[in-house]
Amino acid sequence: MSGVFGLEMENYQGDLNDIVRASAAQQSDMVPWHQQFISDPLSFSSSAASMEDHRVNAFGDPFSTMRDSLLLNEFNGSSPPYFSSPISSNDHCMINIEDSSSFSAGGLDDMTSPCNIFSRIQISHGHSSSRGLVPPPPPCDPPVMAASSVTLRGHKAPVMLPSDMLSVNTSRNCLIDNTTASVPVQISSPGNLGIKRRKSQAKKVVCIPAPAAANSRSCGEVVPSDLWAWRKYGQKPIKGSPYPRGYYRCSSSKGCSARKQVERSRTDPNMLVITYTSEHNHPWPIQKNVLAGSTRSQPSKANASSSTGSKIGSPSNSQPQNTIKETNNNNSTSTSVKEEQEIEDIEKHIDDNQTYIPALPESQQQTDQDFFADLDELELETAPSNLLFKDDQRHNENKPIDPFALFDYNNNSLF
DNA sequence: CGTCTTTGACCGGCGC
DNA sequence: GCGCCGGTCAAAGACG
Repeated sequence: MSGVFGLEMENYQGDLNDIVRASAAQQSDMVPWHQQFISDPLSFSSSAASMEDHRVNAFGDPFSTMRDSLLLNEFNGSSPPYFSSPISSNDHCMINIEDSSSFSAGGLDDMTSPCNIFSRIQISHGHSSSRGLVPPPPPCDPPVMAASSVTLRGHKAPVMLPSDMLSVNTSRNCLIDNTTASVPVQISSPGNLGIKRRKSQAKKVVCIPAPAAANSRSCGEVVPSDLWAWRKYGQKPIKGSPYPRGYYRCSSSKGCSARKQVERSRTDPNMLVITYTSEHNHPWPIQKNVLAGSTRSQPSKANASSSTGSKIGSPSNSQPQNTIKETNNNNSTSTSVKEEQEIEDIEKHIDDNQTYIPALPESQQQTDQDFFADLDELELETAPSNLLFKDDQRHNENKPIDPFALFDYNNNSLF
């Protein structure tokens, strides 16, 4: 199963049932999907994400090697391990979002019928090849990301999606699993995941696939992680679910109230549900392990025992990122400067209502040209209030930088 | 030494 | 009021 969805509830006060209901009835409260999709994306070191692994972990931490991701630095040149899969570059999907404002809330399980959330999303599948569960990619297999351009408010912006994450049963207007071409992705479910009604607080619910493929660690590469550092502070078995829920808080900055919960979908263990609570009260750390006093790196014993893996989002996970960053920044341009330039570049293209296609090395351009050749244009008819790349940063200067806006477009990376 | 994860205990919201 | 359950706390041990 694969698929990624950003699902968000602002001022969310209820359980996932509420999310589903809200998605249908409270679109005005929704935050554009791309915001939450990119605001705190996740990735996983896949070793612990497989079914087998999480079963091995039993009631341990099935998310122990999970990491937040989709972050710029991670894609600096090297092969980002997230979402990597042996999928042909011909495999990609496009998303037509008629109304992104509806792209907001959702649960995760039991989406067996055209869901409310995505019922308005049209996805054209550039190349649909039915395949079984994705086998682990060869070590260091370069990831294939599906690229899409999304027009938001008349502006086009590139949206990169892992090619194995989304596909669509267009006849049903419903996202389906790319690997099981006829099975709808489980997104939301009224009546499960008994998140109890608690204090009023904003939550984001993100449902993402738990990659089954081996990650880059298998070839010795460091698994990149989030800029945010997450520290696990609890784990609880959830009634009705065979999988425990992990509780994490942001350790990137002291006093940051940002938290997230991670659990597997009870109906599809390959799907992970991440619920974000509260906002980070600090800027995106340029140095990801700002606070990290720990010198822990990828646990050596995790290599010996891939099932348990490393700890989630710990600064130790972040530390290797710096290594990656440094490694990939062979040029003299600092990352921050580059990012700013790229942001400007993106904004310029957005202003011009053009699809921004990141510059790629020639060697990769060929591949990517082929890759993009099949892409259908993605148009977002109506737009959310916030514009991808652009508005977020200008309107929320004090808020964490939009990760997408920081993606390194110049380093052999689609992101 | 500092930070991490683990895990049992505790707290508080909610339904009956 | 009571019990259930989710969410958080904090002590203990692990790690580099």
